[in-house]
Amino acid sequence: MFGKLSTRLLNICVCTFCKANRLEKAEAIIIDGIRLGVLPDVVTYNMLIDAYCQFVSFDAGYTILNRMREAGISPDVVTYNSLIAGATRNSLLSCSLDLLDEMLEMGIPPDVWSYNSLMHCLFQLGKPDEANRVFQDMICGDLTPCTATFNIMLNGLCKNRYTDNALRMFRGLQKHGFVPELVTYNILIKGLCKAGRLRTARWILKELGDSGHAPNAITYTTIMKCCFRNRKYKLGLEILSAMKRKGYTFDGFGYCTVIAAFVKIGRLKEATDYMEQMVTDGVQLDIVSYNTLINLYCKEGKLEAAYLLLDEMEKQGFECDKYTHTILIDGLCKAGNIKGARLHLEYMNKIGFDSNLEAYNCIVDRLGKDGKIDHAINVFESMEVKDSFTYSSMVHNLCKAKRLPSASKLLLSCLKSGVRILKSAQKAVVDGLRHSGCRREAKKIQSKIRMAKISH
DNA sequence: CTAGGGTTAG
Repeated sequence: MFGKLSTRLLNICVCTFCKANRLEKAEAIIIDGIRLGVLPDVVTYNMLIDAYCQFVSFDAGYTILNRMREAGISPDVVTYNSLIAGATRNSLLSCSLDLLDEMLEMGIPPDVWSYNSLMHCLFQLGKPDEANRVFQDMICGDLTPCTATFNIMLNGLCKNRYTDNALRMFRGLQKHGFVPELVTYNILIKGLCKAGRLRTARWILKELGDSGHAPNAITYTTIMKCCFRNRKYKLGLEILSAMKRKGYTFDGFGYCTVIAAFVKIGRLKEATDYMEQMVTDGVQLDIVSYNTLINLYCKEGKLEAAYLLLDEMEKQGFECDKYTHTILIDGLCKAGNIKGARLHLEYMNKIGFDSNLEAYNCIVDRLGKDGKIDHAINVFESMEVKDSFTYSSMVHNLCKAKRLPSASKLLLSCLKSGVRILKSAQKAVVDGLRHSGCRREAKKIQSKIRMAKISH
């Protein structure tokens, strides 16, 4: 009896540290517990798995599975669900499916959450149809969807640009007596904000108020970010004040939103002010806040300060992620150190980052802007993966370098294959052709642009 | 213990 109670206490402590990404603390407490005769149970290991998957890597989480087996504890359905969720976060779909097989082999029947995680994974990988099929399977089978299932559906639909379907599903569920949770409202508000449908978002916000739920930090942050995106800075900052009054700025979310927004539009002084406020408020910095601040220093051209902060970050036990690397590479580019940027990119490859598209995009764009168009073309051609950003930037810079034939050729091939090109880049090609006397060519491109608009 | 908010490049 006493032993059971102690393990529950242990789990409460481990949970707190895991959620705060203090894994070494969590591990230390487990060791202390064992020394006092309080043994970790399946819940303890499940929490560790979730935390390692979230803050370190999927593999690190998976290693815990072996550790718990060695300790004589059998994994349960939550163990596998956490691992599936962990694989999901790392976009490892086949891994999620393998885990599902593995649990079946082990005689652990999947539950609602296994399917929830799988659905979530499919939505994240941009496969809404397959996610929907899992949902249908679930309804047809013995499993009853829970509120989280609906939240995952709504979120997935929104993230895959099916905002209308999400809204319709929400209304349908309400008709069937489904009582939305605060999370549900937050998901819908986020989706609507992202789709630029502010009026509907505000309407849902009003419904949230009428429902008896109080908006939380997540609701505020979402709305605030939406304000900034729509250049309503004053309103956004008012929301930040409201958050502060309610005591919701204990973490970096609100501050990072504000700082990043100001950095983006070049209002660095204000960004710095909010950075200082964040520090004064004693906000525990995590990887995202560090990234935000490093980005601020890079944009100010204070590379030294950026690298000092990077050191501090690593001393705190955080590892650079994709964002950190991209921010630094862009910082190096902006400072004119293309060679350093390329070296950093090589380093990224070496330490096993599978996707560094954003970093490549930074380099290509910066080379073009600096007038090194041939160099930019070289890097562009060496890229295995490209996106609309890459092409837009390249089209822009080719125009700038007066390489109009190449620019129009690239634009045309994008129009043909349905790659979205920034309007301003399209305009640059048409204007460029006109100014250099190729009016017929310009007309031709224009009509192709119009045709593409109709067919896509 | 598992879903929802914040960070990068035109």
